[in-house]
Amino acid sequence: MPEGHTIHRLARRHARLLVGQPVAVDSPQGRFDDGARLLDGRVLDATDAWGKHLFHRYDDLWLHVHLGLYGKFRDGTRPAPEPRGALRLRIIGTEHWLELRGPTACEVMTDAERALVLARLGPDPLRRRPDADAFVARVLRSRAPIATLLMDQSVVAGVGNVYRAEALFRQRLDPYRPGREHDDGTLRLLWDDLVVLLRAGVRAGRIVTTLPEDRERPAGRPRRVDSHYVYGRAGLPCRICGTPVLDAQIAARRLFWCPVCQA
DNA sequence: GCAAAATGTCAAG
DNA sequence: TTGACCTTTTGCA
Repeated sequence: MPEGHTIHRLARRHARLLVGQPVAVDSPQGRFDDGARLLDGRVLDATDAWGKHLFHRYDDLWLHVHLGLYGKFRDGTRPAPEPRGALRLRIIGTEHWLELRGPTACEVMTDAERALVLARLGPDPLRRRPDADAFVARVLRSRAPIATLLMDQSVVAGVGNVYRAEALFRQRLDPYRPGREHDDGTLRLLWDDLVVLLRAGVRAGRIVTTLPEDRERPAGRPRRVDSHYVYGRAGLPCRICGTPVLDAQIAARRLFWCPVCQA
């Protein structure tokens, strides 16, 4: 499911499967009929990702997709399966097909419109030259709790609820401490860790934030239950100190943290 | 068979 | 801060 690593992975995959090919585009569900008509028959020139936003470039038009909480892509080798369920978008290339369901955004846009989307986004740890300065400056400008700032896409683009909880734990940061009360050096370490974690997520195709020595079964590939320090572990003992992990509702999202390690 | 939850965002108040 | 929205999966009857 979709934090920044998922989107960057999709951008690369879509490029590999479809770039350079004319594609057939439709919307079996009907909710993207107008957009599909604009793209149908064009050649996919390139793909790109910034934070949780995915873009396909078709000559002078962009396809913009935001998966939101539930959106999902599937792909495969032709022939494409019969459409089933609420299928927003289908793209069929020379050899491969894509299916998109449940996105928050699926729209066709111009260069100018795309620029407006990007203007609202902060630095993305997964871009080629990660911009630590921009991140630090934005955090230091705010009174809001660091846990809130990490979910603000204009502060850092691509971090979601899992990476937020895990990065704060790994850096032993109190989620409620206001952004501006942090040291410059502390924030740089946090940013560097986000770069490491998100890149690992792109490579693995899932979020694994635990060090081998902190897993219940250190050897071998981490099991699902071993992948996180605090996310989804409310009430379970902290992997480091044994204190029960706490959770709280913050702006309609669940935050997980260890009250001792992150005091 | 139905309710709840899920790695997200926006607009209204 | 709350509710609305996109869809599927899971868990409980």
